[in-house]
Amino acid sequence: MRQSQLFTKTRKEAPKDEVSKSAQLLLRAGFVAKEMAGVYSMLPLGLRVQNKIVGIIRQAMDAIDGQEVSLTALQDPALWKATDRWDDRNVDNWFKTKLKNEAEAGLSFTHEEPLTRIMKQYIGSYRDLPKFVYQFQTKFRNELRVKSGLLRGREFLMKDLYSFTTNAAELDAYYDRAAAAYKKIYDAVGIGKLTHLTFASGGVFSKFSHEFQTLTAAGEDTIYVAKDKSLAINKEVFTEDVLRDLGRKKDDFEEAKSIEVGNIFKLGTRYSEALGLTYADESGKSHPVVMGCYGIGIGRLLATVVEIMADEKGIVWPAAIAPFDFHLVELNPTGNQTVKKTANELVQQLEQRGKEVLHDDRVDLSAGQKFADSDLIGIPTRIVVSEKTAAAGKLEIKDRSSGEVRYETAGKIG
RNA sequence: CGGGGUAUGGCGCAGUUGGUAGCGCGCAUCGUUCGGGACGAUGAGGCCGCCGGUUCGAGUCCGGCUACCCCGACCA
Repeated sequence: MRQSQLFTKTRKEAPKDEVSKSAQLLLRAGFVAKEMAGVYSMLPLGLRVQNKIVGIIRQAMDAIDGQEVSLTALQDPALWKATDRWDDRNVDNWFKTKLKNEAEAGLSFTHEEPLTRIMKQYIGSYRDLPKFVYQFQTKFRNELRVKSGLLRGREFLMKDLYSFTTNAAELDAYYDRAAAAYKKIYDAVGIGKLTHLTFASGGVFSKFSHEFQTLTAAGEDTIYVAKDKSLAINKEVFTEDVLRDLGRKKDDFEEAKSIEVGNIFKLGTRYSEALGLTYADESGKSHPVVMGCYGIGIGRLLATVVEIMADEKGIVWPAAIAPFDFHLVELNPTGNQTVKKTANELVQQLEQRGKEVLHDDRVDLSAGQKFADSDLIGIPTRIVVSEKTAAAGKLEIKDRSSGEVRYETAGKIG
């Protein structure tokens, strides 16, 4: 893509009402636009990153037998009344609205109920189980207070997977598979080393749920991480009882701030019983389906990566989710034809090999501005083509993360 | 929802005892520059968050509202 055609631009200063580092950088670099508090639109660069993250997660969910769907955002109150989750006293973050005929409707904040109702049409026997269903869908949560830019918003894209199994053992086995898949996702997006599987409060069905917590001072959660890194415990359940259960001592842990980038939860039969999702076993006897849910907030994950990887010059994207593979910076104020030709041919050559290139072909900009933009946008590899490189017969390659510079002939790139 | 703060051009900000709204960045045109956010000249761009009040006169004083940010509470 030619940068001269990109409708977004960078800016030197962040809007003053944005304090979060990740949001400031994403706004300055033109990845997102703020619609209102806690609500952000994805612009071309941001959407590219989001799509890469979605791709990584989709692959991981498919690998654990997930089947992708897309459920609706508009929700039927009757369904939620059946599980006692419509009343504001029980769920206080609904966005509720009215249809023209005065009937109520809600904007989905999660999808256990609608999916469970759908599954009732298809699950009747143990032979139909297990099943695993996921989606990427916008969630709406009417938070009392949003904060930290994209880290805690009112509208956000979420991957949520729901497991439908016959019994607790089958759920446990899948739960572990999901946890392993999540681990791979965080590794792939570059925050694996900082992300800890964390014991958190559970429900009636299981004592704990598990969160994936990424260590950073920008986090709003407090967790206790074992000094040997073997496990972590959310502050909300860091009690003597729990420590005894886990066979640990308080001294083994250190307190840390973190961002919750994922949550897996054993639902048990809470929703299947309330909504009548049952299956017949081999003897024909009926049982409620045992469920689990597994969520990842895409925008929050994206912002977390920015928060952690950025340096003083701007964003530093891990290769797997960068908006482009290469940022080709053409320094060509005089319109030198050899330089132009070299740049255009290089783009062609890289794209033919399946690489994505942002070609900064803008004229009338100083080298300094182009470099500053490149650093801010944070594409992993910067290639400079200029009269200088043309004269040397080599291209200048700079790694955004390490700052290392090397010189290569065109054929050796990519 | 409790507490604190902010609101002036696209962005960042100044605006004194109330007296015709200013600076930097960005933008447009021209010229000079040309490898780390260059320089000069000229120019465009404002319901000063909204509503009401005081006053001859309000960006400025008073009242109300809204939005945004921060802290706290909340976050199956």
